[in-house]
Amino acid sequence: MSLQLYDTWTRSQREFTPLKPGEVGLYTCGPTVYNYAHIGNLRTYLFEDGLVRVLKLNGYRVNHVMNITDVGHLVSDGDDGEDKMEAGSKRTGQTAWTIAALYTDAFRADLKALNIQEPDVWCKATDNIPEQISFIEEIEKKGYTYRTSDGIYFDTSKQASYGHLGRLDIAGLQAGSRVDLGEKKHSTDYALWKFSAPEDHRQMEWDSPWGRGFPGWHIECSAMAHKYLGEYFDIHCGGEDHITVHHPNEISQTEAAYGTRLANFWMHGYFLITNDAKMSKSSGEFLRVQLLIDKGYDPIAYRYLCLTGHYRTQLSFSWETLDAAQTGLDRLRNNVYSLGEATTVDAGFFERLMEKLNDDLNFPQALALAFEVLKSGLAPGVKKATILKFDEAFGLGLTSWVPKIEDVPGDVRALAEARWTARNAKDWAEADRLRGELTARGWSMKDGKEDYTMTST
RNA sequence: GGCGGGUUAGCAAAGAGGUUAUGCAGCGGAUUGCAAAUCCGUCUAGAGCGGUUCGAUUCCGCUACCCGCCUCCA
Repeated sequence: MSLQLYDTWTRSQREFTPLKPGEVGLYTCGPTVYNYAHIGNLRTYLFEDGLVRVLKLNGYRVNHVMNITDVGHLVSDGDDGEDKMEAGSKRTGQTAWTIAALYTDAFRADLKALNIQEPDVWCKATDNIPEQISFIEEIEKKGYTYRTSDGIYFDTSKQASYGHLGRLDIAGLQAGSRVDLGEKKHSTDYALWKFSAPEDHRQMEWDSPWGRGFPGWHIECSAMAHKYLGEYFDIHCGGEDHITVHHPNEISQTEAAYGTRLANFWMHGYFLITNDAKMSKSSGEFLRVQLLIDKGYDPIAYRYLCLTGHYRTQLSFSWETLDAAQTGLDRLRNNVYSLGEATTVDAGFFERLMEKLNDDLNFPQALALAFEVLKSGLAPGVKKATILKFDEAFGLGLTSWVPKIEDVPGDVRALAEARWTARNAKDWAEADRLRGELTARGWSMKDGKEDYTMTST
């Protein structure tokens, strides 16, 4: 079965064919590095990682570009309000540049913890200011811009196709707009370049043909995608929230400058939901990978949890669902580990796996298939090789996983030895008494045939 | 106000017009001195009303409720 992907542009699943044979250009919207990422943010990167893995299993070379937004986005609505980077700087007392570096590192650590493969190209907005300026000049040349007292704006009314990705009803948007237009001509118009307020000295600002200031929120993606992937490439990804604003704006910029809709496929990951509400950094507390670790979870359990839901459906998160995922993952790991030496991949199961994955990345069914493999009558070595092959898509790190060997303190070891001796002498009363002592010290002893294992609880 | 999505068993979550989803939890059994782990088996489903159909949880319509986006946001 050939690879089928859901394209938000056509609102349908269709066959994926790369523009250049054997090669896929992929752009994924990256983080704004003004704070830590929460696990909801990371769900989207997990989805994109799954996509990359499936593309590779289909034999494609993937050129994956991800941006780091380290400037320019605004805290509030309506093209005004405080810059996030500058706000983060005020909050922590460090420079905007330091903040960006700090949270970029934190983001990469999160990716690593979740076994997400890094993109081939990282690009920072602040490293590509000239590219953004010339992109705006190109748009200006084509006559899509106008100037207000605070910046250069894109006139969306000059583009008949504006908003197609989001199926935007422009008239409806105008009527229901919750934001003051200010000097904007239409509610969907957006800033390409913002002027620094003369009295407010910014840490991040640059000279431009229009005046000193900083780029608008959407231009960096158009400019950097153009720089690294060209005028038209294969797939552009992001979160579902980008369907109605950010991505239509990216498209409008590139369409104005180069006459293409930027990417052949537009794919969107759906939100992680907590307590029936969206996670949000701006609503105060949020869940970080580090919190999962602090609570004793393996971050990979979160990856496993995300595999159990389809990327185009919102996923519920609670500690209970994470518990279930952690247990499921632990059993899968132990089960696979105990199969011994991997031999050959079962072709039938692998073919079925690819059918699931190529059906718009159906990881839930792929995971269910893995359990079918384990229950099948295949030889242990074949089962193991097959599951490890599956894991190239899952990314659960099953190949390298080994049971944790716990560091057992000497006195606990002595108790365990004493109990083992008593047990072998069939002195059940003494054995049970010693088990009780071990339990009291937070250790559990599992009897095997030839040996025992210790785990702390 | 506009646009879009959803409602599946205790929890989470898939596919399929008729045949076991799956995982976690529960229950029964095997095994174990007792445990743990493991294995086998198994009960809880598809919001309500109507339509199409030999047959619908699956297609269509209506109602109710929930959610997302329209505002920085994954």
